[in-house]
Amino acid sequence: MPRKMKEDALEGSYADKLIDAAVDIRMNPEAVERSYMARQLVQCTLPHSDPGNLMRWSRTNGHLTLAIRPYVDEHNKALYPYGSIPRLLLFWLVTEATQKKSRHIRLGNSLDGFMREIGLNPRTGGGKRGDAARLHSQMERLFRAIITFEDRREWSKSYVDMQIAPKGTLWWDPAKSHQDNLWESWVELGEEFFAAITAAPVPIDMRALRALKRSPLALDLYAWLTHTAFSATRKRESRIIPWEGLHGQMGAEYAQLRDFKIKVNMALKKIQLVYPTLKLETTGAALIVHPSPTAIASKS
DNA sequence: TCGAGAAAATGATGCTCCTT
DNA sequence: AAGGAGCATCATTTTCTCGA
Repeated sequence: MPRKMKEDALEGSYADKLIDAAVDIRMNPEAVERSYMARQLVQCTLPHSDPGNLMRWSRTNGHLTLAIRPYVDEHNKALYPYGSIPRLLLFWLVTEATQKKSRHIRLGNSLDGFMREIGLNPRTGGGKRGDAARLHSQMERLFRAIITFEDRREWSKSYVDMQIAPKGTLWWDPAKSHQDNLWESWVELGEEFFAAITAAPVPIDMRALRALKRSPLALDLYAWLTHTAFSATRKRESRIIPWEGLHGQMGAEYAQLRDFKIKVNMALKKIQLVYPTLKLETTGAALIVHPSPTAIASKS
């Protein structure tokens, strides 16, 4: 095998898994593993990597701003949720809240099972870099962060400050992680957060998430595209999104807009594999989303 | 600005060793 | 002996830098 084409996003061993998922999604569209994401969280997204010791982190999309005040530990260190794990957690939380219609969320019967449900791999070893350790840390970072949605208009500003899960019990005894019933972890979603996420959930396919979970950017884009394509279809007109807007909304850490464009284009190739009906077009100035059949058939 | 590419960070994998 | 935690290492993604 010649080792060329590093620039081709669809080369390499990771591509095999992506293609497996793509084939499954094309061949078995009815086997959709329905999951949901909240509209506000689709329009503004979490950090990709650790923002460090900042007081506040934010992203803006037009008049809508998502700001995060991190959970601060006993050493005054700011702990932000970042990367793909909190995204997977959010997809799962929104799905549970939407389906069970309850603020009280049980995190499955065992740690192993829970990890599998949100799309992680419990057999990924221990250590600092294993999924279990990272999940533990990101759960606390996510649940205890203060999230603010701000809607700023010319003469008004409406806002809601909320903690995702102000109450909860998280069991973390690795020795008992595989035993059912001994793992009684639960969280109670904040009233405002629950209201926000269940008001307008966007349906997505969990299989696609698992295939894209290496890249926070691809996860964000997938959820956003699903929502945008749906809205384009409903209004029967294409949505044109300038790169600048998309950049502020989901990639503000990319210091260079051009870096962002390149990465988005690579991510789009992957997303089109797992979302075959999506109709897109890119130009030098903008990304154009045409009305497309949704990835997920509507329930009703 | 643009392209190339290195560096740093995150994510995945597979092995060893320890506990049970 | 089985299974999981810890570790080393590899792969991919994200961020930064440099020179035209």
